[in-house]
Amino acid sequence: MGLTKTEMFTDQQNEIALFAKAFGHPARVSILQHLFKIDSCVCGDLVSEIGLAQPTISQHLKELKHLGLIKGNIEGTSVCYCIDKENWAAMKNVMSEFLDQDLSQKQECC
Amino acid sequence: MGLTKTEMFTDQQNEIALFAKAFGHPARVSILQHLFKIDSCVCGDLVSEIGLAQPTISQHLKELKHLGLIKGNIEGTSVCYCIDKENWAAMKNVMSEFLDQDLSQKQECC
DNA sequence: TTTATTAATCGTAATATTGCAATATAATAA
DNA sequence: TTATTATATTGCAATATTACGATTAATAAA
Repeated sequence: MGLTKTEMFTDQQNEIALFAKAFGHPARVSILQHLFKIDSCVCGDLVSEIGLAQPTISQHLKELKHLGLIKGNIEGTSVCYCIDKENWAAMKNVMSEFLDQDLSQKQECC
Repeated sequence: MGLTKTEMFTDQQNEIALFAKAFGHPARVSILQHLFKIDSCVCGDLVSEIGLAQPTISQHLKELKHLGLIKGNIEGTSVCYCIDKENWAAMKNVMSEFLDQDLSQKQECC
């Protein structure tokens, strides 16, 4: 089917999955790392930096923007994309709660 | 195309994406949370707990096992699945390095 | 206005993922 | 041996994702 049955999961579970899905492609990981590294960017830089076609990068950027992890300001003919640090921090809180489950001490069972 | 061009990314970027992809479905998030919660489990419990069909759960478990995040021991006719805590900790290190990029202080650009 | 330049959108092909019915496999019980 | 129980595998349909050429839109420069 390819259709995720979101209604049978909690909002938290769906939110974790949405963020994780965004990081589930190396191009988006690379884009985010690059944005953090130079702390400002235009789409063209990313195209030459990463090696995918311009429409592909644009599509990945759109997804990240839709999730709120990045924001873009138009500067002339180019667009200055950067990390939305506030939303990034909020995302980290959501993901940490999931990733740090192992910190509540329990026995190993098998 | 639907084909990720992994060869143009670093091993680290691909590894982050692989883990993230595993968390990119609420059923797998739910399965992992459940395994942490009861610290032991058989597949049947998960089927009734989550509400997806048995083959679907089995498939999700297979993916998580393949990634090394869980392990399964056969106990009679059932299988005891549980978190592989060592590999979970290793995964967290990989993910944290990515998620904590914002901790290196920089200016907001736009 | 015309001509770059840059990024977004559209359309589409190829591949991946999700979900489940049907079936197979494996271990145990009767 | 023959059920029974529990999980895995197979096969397939439906949907999602990825990638990119072609085009469009918007601004800047000439």
